[in-house]
Amino acid sequence: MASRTLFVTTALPYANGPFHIGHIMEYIQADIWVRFQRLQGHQVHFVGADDAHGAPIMLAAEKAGTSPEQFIDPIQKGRQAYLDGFHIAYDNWHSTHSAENTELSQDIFRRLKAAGLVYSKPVEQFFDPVKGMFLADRYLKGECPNCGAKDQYGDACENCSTVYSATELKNPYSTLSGAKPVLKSSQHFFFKLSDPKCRGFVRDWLEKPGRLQSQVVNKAKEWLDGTGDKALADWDISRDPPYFGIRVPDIAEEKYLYVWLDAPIGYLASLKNYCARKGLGFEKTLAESEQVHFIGKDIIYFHTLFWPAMLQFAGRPYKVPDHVYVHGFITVSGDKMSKSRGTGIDPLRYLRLGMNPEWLRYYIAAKLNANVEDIDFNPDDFAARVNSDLVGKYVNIASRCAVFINRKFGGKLLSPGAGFKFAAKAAEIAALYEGREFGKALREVMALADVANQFVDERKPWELAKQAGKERELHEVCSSALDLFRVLTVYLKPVLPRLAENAERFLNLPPLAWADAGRPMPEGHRINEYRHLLSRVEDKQLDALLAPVDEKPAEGTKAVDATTISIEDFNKLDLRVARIARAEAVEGADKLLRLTLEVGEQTRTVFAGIKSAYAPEKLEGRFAVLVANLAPRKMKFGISEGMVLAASGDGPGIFLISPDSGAQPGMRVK
RNA sequence: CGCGGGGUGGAGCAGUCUGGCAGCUCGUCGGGCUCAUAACCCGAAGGUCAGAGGUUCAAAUCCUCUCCCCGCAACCA
Repeated sequence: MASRTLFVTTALPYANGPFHIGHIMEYIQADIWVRFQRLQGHQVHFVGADDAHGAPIMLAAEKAGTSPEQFIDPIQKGRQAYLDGFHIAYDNWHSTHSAENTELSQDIFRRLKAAGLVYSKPVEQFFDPVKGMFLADRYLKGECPNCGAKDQYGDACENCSTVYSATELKNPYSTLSGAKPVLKSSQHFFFKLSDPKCRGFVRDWLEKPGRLQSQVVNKAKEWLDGTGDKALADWDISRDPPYFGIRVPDIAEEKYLYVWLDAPIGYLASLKNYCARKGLGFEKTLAESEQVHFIGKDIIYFHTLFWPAMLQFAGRPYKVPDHVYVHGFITVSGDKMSKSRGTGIDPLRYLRLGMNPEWLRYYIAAKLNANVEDIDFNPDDFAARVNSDLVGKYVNIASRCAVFINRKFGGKLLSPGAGFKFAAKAAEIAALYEGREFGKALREVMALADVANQFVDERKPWELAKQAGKERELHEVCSSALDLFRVLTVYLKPVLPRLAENAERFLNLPPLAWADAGRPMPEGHRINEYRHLLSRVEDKQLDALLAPVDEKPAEGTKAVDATTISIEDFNKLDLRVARIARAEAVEGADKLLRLTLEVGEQTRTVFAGIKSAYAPEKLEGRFAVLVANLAPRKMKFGISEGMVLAASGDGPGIFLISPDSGAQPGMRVK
């Protein structure tokens, strides 16, 4: 195969929080593919970057009492620990908030404008007079125009499912300030995706055989061919200040490029930054490379419609993506992982627990295929898979043979004589890796490992070792098996780079490439002492990994996710002294007590999960601390109107917080 | 009928395009081995392939309908 040059990216993570397991899955997928290409002798430029712009980061920074730049800084600094930890070998990690990205984004904007594909028109939108900013739908709530349900978002009603536009909401308010928004007009720039030449191009681009997965083509065409209110509209690519982003060039007025315009350009910015560091020409590198993007299914829209169109009509040196490879999401024990609920697997916790990153690489690879399908992380399956495949099958081959070679033959091998055709599988397995069918590739590899173990079992080296005159046969069997182990190491190397390195050291070989599959170790080759190559997954590690997230950050570890809150955050809590007027067991509830609380003049009903620690009659008359402004929660047994503060630790026991004597019901706690 | 993906032994999956004995790994049960990290090898049990109807000599596979799960549904990073 002729040598290829590839430019490979992964989706840019939004810089408002640390990586979660979903990010890591994508990076592992891309990294395996990249490592495979390199083992083939191809050249790969593999880059990533943080997506730093947009209103959410601006607002999060403001909330944290800091600037957007300062807000994203620790988050970006935290990235390397994840990448190193999981052996994800980017050539470069950059940011959309960079000189390169500003230059490239403004250049592309100018070129699109010159091509007649950018125009401006006034847009009427809700404006928050307190915040002094225009409000995206997600920051608007109000009453449903259809059923009158309160606190509905600006796009659709959760109660009656009516779809409407934000301007139809009754009594709208800004979720940022609570203020009543006013309609205000502003001039926006639009990218003319509806232009026939644009649509025609995108269609051709989509339909090129082998470029995209068929499911992705279907989905994209659905958008492209939409009619009526589903019709593909032009794309609003500018935002008014205040905004954290890149200025719209060549106009006096302060306007910014929409974050989704500059985000994918961050791929190119990262490449440009990398080229500068390496002394490579950016335009030349771009021109000679196949451009491949790995993304999740949530962002197909941007990567298959806007992105290729932008690049095409910006013209040289920009070029359209050769492939956009889409993967599904990862669930944990069947639950969708959620940033907000804090479920899922924290990758750093995984590493802190001393769990081997290659276990996860292997497990994810074993589950991945070329389709846009979700995969599930199942802890039992994880342990079974890793322990059985890697320890029981693959590593075991080396482990059970090395001892004879080292003890009886001074570490020297015979040339393998068993006549296995493991190397003949190289092309088939390579095709599977190339097509991102990692699960199938690994099944093939493990089938070979089974063959190797069966071979050892049949020839019984442990018996040969006891029989005089069988030394040569023993030597040959073990040499053959170790050579099979070597071939398997080549096949597993994209997934298990560190383990492969250790295996190479054991076998006393220079770094193996794919072509080495067919080059057996020569007669007389001396291997090193065998040491454990991989330990087993332990149940207690998985238990610790999946335990509820309540651990305090250990002393000295930096909390990447900025858990510090401001005094304003604290002041949002309305904590009140309350007198427990009545406490009673709840019929049918194992853990709950129904508390009737006196808070000044009013009374509240609160369900508290403290039945295990307190007898109801002992509580009556006691004082407690109530979170008075917690949203009421509908529970199976009624509505709970607040929360009572209590302390608890790792062990059993729940301890109500009580004010010192003298406090009166209704007093504010602060 | 909004769109896309999915439903196959206890778990995770392949097989569906191109119809031809329902397969793999783990788990369970029985046996073997003792070189190897309770690893390895051999064997067995376990599935009306979500449901209904149709086409066919033959259906997990093709067609129609139904049920269930997941995701998407621009102006949301």
